Amino acid sequence: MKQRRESDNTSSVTIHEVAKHAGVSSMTVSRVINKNVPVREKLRTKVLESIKALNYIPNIAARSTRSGDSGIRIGILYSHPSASYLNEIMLGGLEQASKLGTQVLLEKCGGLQSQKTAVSRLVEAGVDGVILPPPLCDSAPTVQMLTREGIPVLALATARPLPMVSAVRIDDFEGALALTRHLTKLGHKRIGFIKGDPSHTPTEVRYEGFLQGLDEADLPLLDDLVVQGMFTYKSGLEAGRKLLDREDRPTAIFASNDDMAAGVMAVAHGMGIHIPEQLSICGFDDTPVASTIWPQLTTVHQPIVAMGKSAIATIVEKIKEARTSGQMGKPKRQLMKFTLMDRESTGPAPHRD
Amino acid sequence: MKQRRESDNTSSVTIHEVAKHAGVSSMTVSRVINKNVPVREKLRTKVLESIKALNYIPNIAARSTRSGDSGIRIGILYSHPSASYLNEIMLGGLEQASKLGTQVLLEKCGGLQSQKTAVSRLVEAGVDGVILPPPLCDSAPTVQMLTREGIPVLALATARPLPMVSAVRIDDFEGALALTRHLTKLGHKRIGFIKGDPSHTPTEVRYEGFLQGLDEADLPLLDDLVVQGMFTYKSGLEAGRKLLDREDRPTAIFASNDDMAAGVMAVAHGMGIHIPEQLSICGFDDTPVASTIWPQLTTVHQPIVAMGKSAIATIVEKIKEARTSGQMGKPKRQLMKFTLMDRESTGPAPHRD
DNA sequence: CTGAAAGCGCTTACAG
DNA sequence: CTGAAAGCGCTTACAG
Repeated sequence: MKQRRESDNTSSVTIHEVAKHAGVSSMTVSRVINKNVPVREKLRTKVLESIKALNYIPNIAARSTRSGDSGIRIGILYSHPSASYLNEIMLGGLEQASKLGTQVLLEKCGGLQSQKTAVSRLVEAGVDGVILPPPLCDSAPTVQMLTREGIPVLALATARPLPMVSAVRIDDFEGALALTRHLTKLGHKRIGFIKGDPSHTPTEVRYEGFLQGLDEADLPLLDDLVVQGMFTYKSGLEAGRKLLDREDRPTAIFASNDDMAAGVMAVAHGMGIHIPEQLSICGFDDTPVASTIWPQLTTVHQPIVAMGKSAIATIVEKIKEARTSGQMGKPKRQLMKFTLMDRESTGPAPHRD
Repeated sequence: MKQRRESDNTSSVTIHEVAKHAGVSSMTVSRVINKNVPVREKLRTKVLESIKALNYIPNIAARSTRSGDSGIRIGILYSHPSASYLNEIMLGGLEQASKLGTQVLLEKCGGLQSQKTAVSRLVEAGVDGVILPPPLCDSAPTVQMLTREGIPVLALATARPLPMVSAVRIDDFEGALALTRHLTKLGHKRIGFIKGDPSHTPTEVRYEGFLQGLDEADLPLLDDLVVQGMFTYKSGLEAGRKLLDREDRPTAIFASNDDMAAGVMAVAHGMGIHIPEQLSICGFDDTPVASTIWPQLTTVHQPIVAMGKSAIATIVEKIKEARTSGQMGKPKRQLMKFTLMDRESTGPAPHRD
C-alpha cells in the first residue's frame, strides 16, 4: 500500500501542479484531460505520467463554473414517490448532474391541479428543462404547460413519447417480445398474460410484444388467459388467483411488471405449485423485488440508473442547443438497451399429464 | 403563471446582479444567503426582496470552489450491491455531496482479499474519508486498513460502532422495543421472532429490544418461537414455515427485517391464514418491499436517504476538523430518529378459540 | 456591520 | 499544436 501524500491534510493536487511537474502549461493538462482536443503525443504521455505520479483528480466543481453547464437548472417532476424506480432515476440523475455541475430541483405533485401548482413553482424557480418520470411522462397536460413556457421536456421510460418531448427509454415492444420468445423456446404453449394499468403507455406496447411472440411461435392467443392488472402487487395476487385456480391452468405466466409477478408467485407458493418446475413466471423492469423474492424472477432489466444519467445529459444538451440556436429544435430521442435477466423463476414447460 | 425572464436563454442571475438591484455589495448578498453572519435588518430585507424579484438561486458549483469543501474526496466502499438500501444511501450521499461540492468515489468489493484491493484503490485515489454501508460497517479488518492510513472512517447503519469509527445510525434497540410494544399493546402474547444474520450487529441488538419488550409486558420468552434467519426472503420463507406449521402457532411474528417478513407473509398467504385478522406480521427497515407487498408491512422506518446525507456531512466535518487540528480526534456519532410505520399487516390479537 | 480586492481551480477565447 | 491572459460566480481575508 502506498504512503499518503504529505500534503494530504491541506489540499488536493491542482492542474497547475501537474503542469509544473510535466513542464507544460495548465492549458495542455486541461486539454489532455478533456480528450477531444489534439495534443502532441509526447506531451500527452508526459502529462499522463504526471497525473498518475501526483495522483491528480480534476475538481469537478471548478470545472463546471467555467464550462457553462453550471448555470443550468433541471427540474424533476414526479408524482409517485414510493415507486421503486424513482430512487434509481434520482441516483443516476444526481450523479450526472454533479458531473456536469448542473443543479437539480425535485418537485412532487399529485392530481392535475397540483400538477399546475408544481409546474408554476418550477417555472418560478427558473428551471431550464424538466424531466418527467413515469407516469407523468405520458401526461399531455403537464407537457403542454411546460412547453407553453418554452421549457424543454424529457419523458423518462415512456413507451410512446408525446410529439414535442425528448425521451430516454427502452423498447418495451422488443423487451416483451424477447421475454415471450424465452418462454416459447422453453416449450410453453399455454401462457397467461397479466396486463398493466391501462393508463400507462407501456401496458399496451408490452402486450403487443407478447402477441408478436406468440405469433412467431405459431401459438394462438388464449383469450381467457389474458387478465387485467394494475401494476400493483395486490392486482398480481388477484390475477394470479384467476389464472391458477382452474383445471387447465397455464404453464407460464407473463406479468407486465415485477410487482404483479411477485403477487402471482405468492399465490403459487400458497397453492403448493412449484416454481419453475410446474409453473414459470416472469415479470418486467427488474425492480428490487425481482431479486428479493425466491425463486428470483426472470424479467427484463431496464437500466434505470443509466437512464436517469442519460436524461440529465440529454436535456442539458437540448438546453445548450436551444441557447445557441435561439429556438426549440427537434426533440432528442434516446433508446437504451434492455437486458433479459434469465433467473430461476422460469424453466422448461412441464410434460403433459 | 409568471413570464419567463428575457435573459433566460443566455444565463442565470448572479450574485452581482442581485447586489446591483439591491444597491449593496455582492458581499452583503453573500452574507444574507449564508445566514450565520450579521447583516443590518434593513439591508437584509432589501436583498431578500431583490433575490425574489430576480429569482436568484446561488450557483452551488461556484460556491464550493472557494469554500474549501470542493477539494474533498469521499469514498463509499460497499460489498452488497443488490441491497435495496444501497441506492438510498447513494442518493442521500450524492445529494449532500453535490451541495457541498464534494466528490464521491464508489468502490465495490467482495471477500477480504478484495477488500484489501479496494482499500488500496481508494487510498491511491487519495480519498480523504471513507463511508462504510452495511455489512462492511462492522468489518474490523477494513476499518483497520483505513485507519492505519490515517483515513477517517464512518460506519453507516451499524448497531454497534467499532471504537475508532464515526457513525450515523438509528437505535436498533429502541426500534425493536417500539415494535414489540406495538404488538403487546394489540394483545399479542404468543409472539414469534425471526433473528437475522448472526454476523450483522443489528441482529443481536434487535433481539435484545424484543426481549425487553416482552419483559415490560410480563410475557415469558417462548424459546420454540425464536427462529434463526439470515435476513433473506428465502430464510423468511423457511422460518415462516417452522413457525406457522404447528398447532399452537403464534398470533404475531416479528421478523428482524422486511425481506424475511415478506417471506413469512407469502407462507401465510399460502396456508390461507388471514393477515392481520389471524396473524400479525412486522418487519424492520422499511425497504421498498414493505410497501410493495399486500397487506403493507408494519415496520420500523430507517431514514436511509437522510442517513446517507448525514454521513457525507459528518465525515466532511470530521475531515475539516482533522485538517485544522492536524490530528484525528474523537469519532463523531450521530443517532437518527426512526419511525414506527403502523400499516396493515398488524392488528389486534385474535380471540382464543 | 459593510465593502474592495484577491483568489478558488478550472476553461474559454485569443494569440502565436 | 501550445500558451498567457482573462474570467466563471462565489467566498475568504483584510480593511474600515
